[in-house]
Amino acid sequence: MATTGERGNTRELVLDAALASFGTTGYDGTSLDDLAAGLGIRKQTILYHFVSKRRLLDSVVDHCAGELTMALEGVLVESRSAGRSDWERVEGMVREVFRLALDQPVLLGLLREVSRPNSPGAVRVRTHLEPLMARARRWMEDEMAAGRMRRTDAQLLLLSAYSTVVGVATEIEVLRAAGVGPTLRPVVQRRGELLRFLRRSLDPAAGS
Amino acid sequence: MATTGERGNTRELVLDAALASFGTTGYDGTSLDDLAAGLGIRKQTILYHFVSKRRLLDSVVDHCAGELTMALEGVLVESRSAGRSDWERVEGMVREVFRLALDQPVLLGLLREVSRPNSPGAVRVRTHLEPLMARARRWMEDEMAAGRMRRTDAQLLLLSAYSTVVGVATEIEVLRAAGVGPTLRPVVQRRGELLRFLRRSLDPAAGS
DNA sequence: TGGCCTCCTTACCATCTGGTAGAGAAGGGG
DNA sequence: CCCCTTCTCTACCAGATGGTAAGGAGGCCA
Repeated sequence: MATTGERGNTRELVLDAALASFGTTGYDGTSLDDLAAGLGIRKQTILYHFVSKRRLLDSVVDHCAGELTMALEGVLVESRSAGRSDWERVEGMVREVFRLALDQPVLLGLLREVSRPNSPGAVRVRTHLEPLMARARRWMEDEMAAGRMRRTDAQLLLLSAYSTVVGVATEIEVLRAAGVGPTLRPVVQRRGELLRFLRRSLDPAAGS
Repeated sequence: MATTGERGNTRELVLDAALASFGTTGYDGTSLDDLAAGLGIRKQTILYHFVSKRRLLDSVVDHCAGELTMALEGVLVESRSAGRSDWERVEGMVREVFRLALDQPVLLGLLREVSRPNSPGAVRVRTHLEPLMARARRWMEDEMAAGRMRRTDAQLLLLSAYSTVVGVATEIEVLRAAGVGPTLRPVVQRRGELLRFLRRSLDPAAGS
């Protein structure tokens, strides 16, 4: 099946390297030749697996979106089986997203690159996020109707949370560029603000 | 001095178009040919005025930094002559920055592009920002020593404020990409949070 | 053995990139 | 009048880019 000792992991290696490059250097700033050279392979090997640069970006986005979805799904299942309240479930999701962001900073780079208007990957990432957002929105609206959540504009709330996360992505990089070592503090602070904001908006047991 | 009816404003036109292009498409994604075509001129005209693409970016950064500095200087002078307190002065600066950001969204695009680590313009923007930051820091530390401001880590505070602004830049673009019309609300909210944070940290007359 | 499939390679290409060289047009000043 | 300066143009280039075509190596199955 494979000629060398390594199996079909070339695809994965390319995916990882591409994620890193797209996230740091950007899509336009990434050359397939350099990418291949960094892996000790030829550019055509990349094109064999991913057909075109554009579709490589799509694959990277798909891969990351899959990881994110699976992670969130895990939190959801776990918190459901633990019988947590709506608010605790929301909090768990937010914490998971921030955990992912801190664990794999490259994800933030990609998100930032791809969330730029007119970015080649913008449409792709949207097709992944829209179902997630729609699902979250439906769920929130159901809970609101059932009186387990405060009434509020679910759509706007989700967008606000999303944009906060993307904003944090940029902040982290800026702080890192400014030479601030442990960037943890501002991030935790942001997370706290977001959680307070969400709690105020959603938790029926919260004050104000 | 000039051949056509238009005077020596070609330079300014290029500067504006380049700002827009760098801010939206990014540095790597901007081609001098396209830039020139959009202005109805030839690429070589751009190179005549700015020597190289890299130096064009530098010029754009310089131009924007100049505008920012002047605007802030104006607020400073105005609030000084009005005999405002330290805290009011800080608040005025913050409001001015946000006003600029909302007035000229392209600035945010550039800031975001240029604040990426390894970006060609990163060093340039840093040479502009570092004196500003250093000056603000010295001033704050003086005021703290004089007891007119609460004691806190001035450097960290400034970085936090800066990263917030950059983060907002991204947020605005994300929201716009998501099709949210009046992006004003989240921005005002962010500004409120930043101001509260600063007030808590600096204003001796503030609670907590 | 021989054909097929997977994977990676070399060879090559059209296009676009930023950048150079130099000519031409027009106003200003002597 | 001519020269000099300022500005924009045409012509051109070397290198890099994404992408195509085709071949070779090895495992698999008959």
